[in-house]
Amino acid sequence: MSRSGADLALLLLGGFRSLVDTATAELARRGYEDVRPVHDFAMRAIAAGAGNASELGRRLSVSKQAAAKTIAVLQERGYVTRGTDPRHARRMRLQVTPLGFEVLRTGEAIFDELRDQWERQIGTAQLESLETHLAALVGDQPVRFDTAGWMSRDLGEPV
Amino acid sequence: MSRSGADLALLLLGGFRSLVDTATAELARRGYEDVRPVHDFAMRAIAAGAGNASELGRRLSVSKQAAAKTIAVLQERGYVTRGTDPRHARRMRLQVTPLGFEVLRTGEAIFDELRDQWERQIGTAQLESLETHLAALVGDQPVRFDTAGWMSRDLGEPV
DNA sequence: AGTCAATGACATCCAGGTTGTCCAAGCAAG
DNA sequence: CTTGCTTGGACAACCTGGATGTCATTGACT
Repeated sequence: MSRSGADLALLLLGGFRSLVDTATAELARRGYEDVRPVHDFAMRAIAAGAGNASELGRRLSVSKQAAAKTIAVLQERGYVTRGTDPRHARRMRLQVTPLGFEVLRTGEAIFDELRDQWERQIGTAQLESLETHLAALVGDQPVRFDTAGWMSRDLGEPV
Repeated sequence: MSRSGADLALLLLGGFRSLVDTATAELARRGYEDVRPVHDFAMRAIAAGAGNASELGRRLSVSKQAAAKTIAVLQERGYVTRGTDPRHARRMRLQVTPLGFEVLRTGEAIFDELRDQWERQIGTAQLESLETHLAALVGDQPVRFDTAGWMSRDLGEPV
């Protein structure tokens, strides 16, 4: 039975959502209730060197204003701090706090557990080939995170 | 090189976005400029039998109010009509218009072309195994479409 | 000094979504 | 026949992650 192109897209979305939704839920269960995927990705980018709002925006393919908003909530929640760059008075110097790193580590652990689960379901070789082929198809273009809304609310049955 | 669980999620998202973004852009190029993925999916559900707002909401895992909003724009754009059920005065009877079906067909064609392209890139057997395994992993749980925002705006470089 | 580019702040708008409240129909049961 | 439950729909207020547009500051380069 050959699947349509649209089905393929749905499959990819379904896989992504399945991973991310359960990861978010699990993160909440472990005590980080207010972390959304977008926060995780943003922290990751900051930890990887995005030191200011504009740069973060660039890495996430998002406007600097949007990045600034995310930074604001991250800071409010205590996951990042924004000292000032001593050399450039006006520029922030973002840093992930220990608490932030805690979230990052926990998130990674959860994702890895989920991956392991998948691996047990279809086999090591299969999962690896899936990843390899997908990587070949997607290339290394940056993933856009302009995903307003759906990454932000908690799940649960809608009315 | 073994990939982390988070990378896997990113890969899936990347694949989905790659398909959907180019499909949307191509749809616009062919004259349907105001169609967003969410509209396509909603029309698909309506064509498949979702005859009223509540039902549509259920199929998309979205509140009936949200479904009603989508229906409103679909109707305004002329893609669906909402006659009244003769037996249940208050209930809508949604129908996809010929124009709507045109969009659906075009969309399908585009998605299939993209799938073909992928098939040429990694091979028929590879793509099929990718789909099979992914389907096994995702199962047949409905995909949630509560994706406010990111499916809606047109692409283009952010400031 | 004078211009230019870039950071970030502020304010306004948008698109999907969520609640919550309310009304109108049907339907079942007393 | 009335009472009450359930379901579809409308309306309103609000949220979130985005986009724009404008502006002041600042550092760099001429």
